[in-house]
Amino acid sequence: MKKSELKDIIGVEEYSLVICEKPEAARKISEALSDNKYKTMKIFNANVFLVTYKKRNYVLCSAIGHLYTLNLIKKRQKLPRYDYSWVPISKSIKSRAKMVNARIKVIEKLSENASEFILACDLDQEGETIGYNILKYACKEKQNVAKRVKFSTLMEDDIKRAFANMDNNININLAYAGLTRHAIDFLYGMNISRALSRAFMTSSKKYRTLSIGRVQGPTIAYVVENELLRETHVPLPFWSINTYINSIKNESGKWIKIHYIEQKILKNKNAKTILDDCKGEQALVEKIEESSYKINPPIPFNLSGLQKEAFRLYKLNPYQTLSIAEKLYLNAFISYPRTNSQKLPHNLDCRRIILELSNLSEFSDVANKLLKKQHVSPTQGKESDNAHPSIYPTGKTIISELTDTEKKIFNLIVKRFLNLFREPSIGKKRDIYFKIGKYDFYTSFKRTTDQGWNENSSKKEAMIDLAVGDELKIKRMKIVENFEEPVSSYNQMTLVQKMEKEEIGTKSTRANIIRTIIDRTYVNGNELTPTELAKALVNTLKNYSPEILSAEMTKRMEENLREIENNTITSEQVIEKTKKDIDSIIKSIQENDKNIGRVLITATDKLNNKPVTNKPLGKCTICQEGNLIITSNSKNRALVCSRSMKDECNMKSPLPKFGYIRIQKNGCIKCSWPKIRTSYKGKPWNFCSNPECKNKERKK
DNA sequence: GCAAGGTC
Repeated sequence: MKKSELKDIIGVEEYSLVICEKPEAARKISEALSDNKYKTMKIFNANVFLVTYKKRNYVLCSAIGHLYTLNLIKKRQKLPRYDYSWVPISKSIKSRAKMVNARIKVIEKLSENASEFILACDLDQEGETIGYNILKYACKEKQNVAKRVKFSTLMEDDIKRAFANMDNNININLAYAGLTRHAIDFLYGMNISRALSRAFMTSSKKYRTLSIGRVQGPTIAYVVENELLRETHVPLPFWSINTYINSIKNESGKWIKIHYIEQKILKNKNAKTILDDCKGEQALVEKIEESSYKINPPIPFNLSGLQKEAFRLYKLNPYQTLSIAEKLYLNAFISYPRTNSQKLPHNLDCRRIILELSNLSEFSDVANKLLKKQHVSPTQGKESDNAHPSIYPTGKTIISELTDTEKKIFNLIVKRFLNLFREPSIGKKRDIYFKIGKYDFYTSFKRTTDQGWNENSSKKEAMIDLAVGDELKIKRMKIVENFEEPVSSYNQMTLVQKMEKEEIGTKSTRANIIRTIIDRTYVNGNELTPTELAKALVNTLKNYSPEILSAEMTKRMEENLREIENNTITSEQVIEKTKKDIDSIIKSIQENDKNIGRVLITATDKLNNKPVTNKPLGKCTICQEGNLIITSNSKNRALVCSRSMKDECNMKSPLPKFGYIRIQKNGCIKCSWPKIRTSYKGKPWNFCSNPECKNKERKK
């Protein structure tokens, strides 16, 4: 294409080039600036928009997320490798090549004639980075002259305000922070993943992709740690008192269940005493408290809110929900779904959307009721997001093209949206306190008086009419034995929530990263239990690169990035430090590659077999009767004799936090406590479990 | 090949 041809297509001599992060944003900005009177042009199969706003010409083009990625420069063998550069994504991902190349070519062409450059990507670190790379590579070094428009929703007012008050520069330090984040993840991920794969290869002569990274690491570790808790769970017993009394005085009315104030009684003896003491007694009504309660409507969906609800109601995993939400967004049913925000834009025309939604038969009643209100105002949540508002329906209601599952998600979003404007659910509560002998019991009743938004609010439950001083017959009282349950395995939803809580990954990547670790056979599909490979990997990395298994790495990195953003440290300084860390990790992995390889291969051999069940560690070498078991909490673990629970044996010993534990056949020759065999930094290590034993060489 | 982060 020649310059003159491009000029013909665009039709104006002078223009500012506006660079957006995604096609939808370019269109929305064009609409907002031009009162919908913009011109659409197709260049290399990509949409470009021309608008005239306040007598200036703007040509709007868009990326499709990142157009550039990091790449190793040459094929070389030796690790570590630090020779990276930014290249068009097409070079590393073939399937996206055409689309990305087309976008880059369009921007290159348009930048040749542009008199001004304006960055309009999302208002966050990645947005600034995406824009920086486009300005630097596609626009040929315009990152220092480009201007920046800042808006946090794609509403007309916000966009116009942003164009009236644009910054004279992009936030270059924020872009540097973003570039550094990419570099750190790339260098850590590539080098350590490769080092592990090679260690595997030295022992097996077969290639196997082993991966690890700043987010994968802790995520795998959470699954492994959780499983360790489950495997070493000791189901301690506890007791509760199951009590029913008559519901009316001196008559044979319905039975009601009442609760002893202690839900869990830790000693059977105590439960028995209570039962004995209560024999022959009556339940005396001691106190009645009445109160009313209010349940406010729910808050707007952000992505994780939607994922949680879709999982709860339909067992859709977060990845499925995100995929469906993306499709709904691309077909204009809903707003942008990859958002943290729980707030609707303040100037959203909610009434119009409600009116459109009233066309849906399922929601017409609720919508029509809302439309009768004088004004509608939604609830708002706490979370916010600079780049996007919460998820809401756009008002498009032609749902015949949607599959059943897509309809479910769409309906969930519509229902939530409408509920935001409805009245709270109100009810009454009555708490009744009893004395049986000297023991305290209670029960409570709820009754909804105005269900408001909450159609599922508890149906009218009978409020038992009792008065203080009433005495009621005990109909049944017995002791029930229960056992402490182990923690649950993660599923895809709870693992996403764990990642969210620990602040690793992002709304757009968490569900994907879980898929990656499933693909790598680190964790099993539905109930996310770790495979032997994951356990071996985590144990290995604990020795050689513990930081990559911990969310602390992300925290420290983000502190560094903030410093880059504030210009108190340079990107180069941070990357130099990263390289030093990687140097020593790679060195120690290489020095122990045979050991590491052997451990990983042994683990992969077990992948197709049934996982080894918690086999007994052997008889206690002190009392010769109990079994040795490992107990643990989230911080420590210990070797104990099963009889120590009943104080019949005093074998209790702290264990090293990590590593596979084996017990030697014979006890210590000095003190006869069990001897433990484990490995420390890849080397076998034997020691006596007795903390007091003089014949020991314990390590910290 | 390997990461994590955007987006179609």
